[in-house]
Amino acid sequence: MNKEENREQFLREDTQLLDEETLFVVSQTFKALSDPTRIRILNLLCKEEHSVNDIAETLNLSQSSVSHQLRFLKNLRLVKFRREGTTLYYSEDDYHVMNLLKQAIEHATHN
Amino acid sequence: MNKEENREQFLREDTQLLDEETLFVVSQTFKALSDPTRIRILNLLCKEEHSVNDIAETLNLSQSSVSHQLRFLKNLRLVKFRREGTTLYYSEDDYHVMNLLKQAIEHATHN
DNA sequence: ATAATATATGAATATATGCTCATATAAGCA
DNA sequence: TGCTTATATGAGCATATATTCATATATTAT
Repeated sequence: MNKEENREQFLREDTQLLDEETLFVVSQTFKALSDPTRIRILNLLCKEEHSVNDIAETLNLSQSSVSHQLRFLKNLRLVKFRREGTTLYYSEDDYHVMNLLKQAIEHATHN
Repeated sequence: MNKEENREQFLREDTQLLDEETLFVVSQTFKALSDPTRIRILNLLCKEEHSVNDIAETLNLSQSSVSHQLRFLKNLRLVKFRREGTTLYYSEDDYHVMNLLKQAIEHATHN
């Protein structure tokens, strides 16, 4: 760590400012949880695994829309899937983020 | 509650689907936390109150941008303010949401 | 190999979002 | 009242986002 970085590090620790990477990770995480469609999908998957078509039918969404959102969630490693023939069963893959969602839902419904 | 609503309620409880209002509140909450600028502002305010200009200078943002974001956060009742002359001191106003943010930051920095 | 089923993907579009610039408002003070 | 300081606000713009439509890919069965 050079002098410049050292000073930046010092300033951050002193002022409690957030570094770029933390900022990016945190904002991405909450962005994933900020869309009603993704919330509905994650709320389904936090109970049990579901196929893409199953999710689409249950939530009245197009197959394409669900697939796009699942790709988004998969890229953030919030969901994973297992294959069974031509069917892909998706399930949650991040206990911590699911916990944030559950807390928010709990808070929203209990008031 | 009429027959139709009763059936919808039953379906929701049965399938654990989320109602429109919950969906709206939860998504709005996470949307507030999904922008880097708002995260930085809230991260400042969760430690102590700050004036608008103070926030702008500390975070290297324009006064206008900070004011716009504070209005957003104030509308969601995530922050409040007190006046002292021409200066407005903003501070956090939602323990629960701040807690969600702290958890996410904690998780992001400890991995 | 062909058909059927399940899912993924890319382009296009409409809407949402965040920032800047200019200006308005509001309080305190000479 | 005018002047200064602090903050708010509206319009405009550039970018991001979510959905749809059409089509591609992948697996299984015949």
